[in-house]
Amino acid sequence: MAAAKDLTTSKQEFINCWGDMASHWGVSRTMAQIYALLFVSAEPLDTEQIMADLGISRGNANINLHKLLDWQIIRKVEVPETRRDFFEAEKDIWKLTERIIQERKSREIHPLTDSITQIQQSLQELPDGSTRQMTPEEAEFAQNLQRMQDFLRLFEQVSGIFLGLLRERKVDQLTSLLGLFTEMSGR
Amino acid sequence: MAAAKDLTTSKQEFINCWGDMASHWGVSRTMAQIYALLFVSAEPLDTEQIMADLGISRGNANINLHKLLDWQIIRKVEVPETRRDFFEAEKDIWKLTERIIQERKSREIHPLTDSITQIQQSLQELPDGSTRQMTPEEAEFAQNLQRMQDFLRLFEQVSGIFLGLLRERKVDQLTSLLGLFTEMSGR
DNA sequence: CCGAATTTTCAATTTGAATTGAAAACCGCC
DNA sequence: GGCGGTTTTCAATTCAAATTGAAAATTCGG
Repeated sequence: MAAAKDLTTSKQEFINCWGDMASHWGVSRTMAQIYALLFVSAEPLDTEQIMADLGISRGNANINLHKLLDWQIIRKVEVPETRRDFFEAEKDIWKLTERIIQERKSREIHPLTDSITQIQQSLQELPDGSTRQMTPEEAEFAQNLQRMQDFLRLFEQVSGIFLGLLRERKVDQLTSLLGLFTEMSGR
Repeated sequence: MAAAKDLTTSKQEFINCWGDMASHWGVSRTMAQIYALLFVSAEPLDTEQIMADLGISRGNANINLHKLLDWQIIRKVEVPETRRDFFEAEKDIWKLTERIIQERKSREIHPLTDSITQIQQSLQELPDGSTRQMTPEEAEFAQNLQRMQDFLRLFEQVSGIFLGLLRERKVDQLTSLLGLFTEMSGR
């Protein structure tokens, strides 16, 4: 909230807009703002600087810097002449995308498929391990669960391919393939 | 919170797991739970039923039912013999996906590109409309913004194609194209 | 037009997540 | 070992968003 002394208005706007968007995607505002701040900064910043620019507490800065490190979308950099930690953002948007997809897959998609698998099992097995009879309604539920699993598996496949292309820097190849897609879907 | 009288444990688990996931994606728990409840129900349910099964208040149920209607992932259905509204979920996961992508695009991606466009303009224009000189650092910032716009535009393109395929029920075509992708990326 | 059934609204409250700030731990260096 | 400088921790607090519940509005059959 507290205004940064030396950030231009444009940068401030960017930081805010990034923060707003984050809250719609279940990411804490501060985490997004720190990323945005580092993204718009030409030089790496230390904790003091970040606290001042964003008007946040030390604890808050520390926690969210760690989350961002965890996600591997910012990194620590050594700065001679000082003992402090400095941070810089991953500015390559393709790498950023890769990291975000990767993290969300392992944090949210995988637990989901795991839970569904477990529910599927408990639907068809008794606690002792023998199979049980489902009611027709349960059977329909089981079928819907399976459809969801199939979908998630396909998503896994798509994102795997996509990540592969990103990782190998085949972005231009990707875009040209998209052209192909466009052809084939007749648009 | 309050236990449903007649929901099986599996269904309860599913509803919870859906609710948990939602909170990681910036969607309210209740909204997701109502969707999940309708998804696992063979028959449409009325507000009373939903309140009872989920242990939530009338106001809460009402608001979230409307959000879901807004997203077009549930619908009202007429039930003879009664004046009440009954609701059923969109159970086709492909349509569900289409709706979610569509909604998130217009609610979150478009506002983001709009904001960035505006920031880009304010970077290069003076309030009176004449162009202004950027510092080298601003120029770099402007370049990064442009990269982000390009990315968002590509995302727009990809999701457009994807939605087109989904809408035309060309899911099998989609999966076979994915096979092609896999070939080409050599995995 | 009335009244029962149903839905909608909204000010007040609750809840859970984010944030603070100060104390504790850490870390290299003299 | 002890002393700045720095990071980490965590109980207490704040804050925004979700939720409640009762009152008001709506809708419809008679």
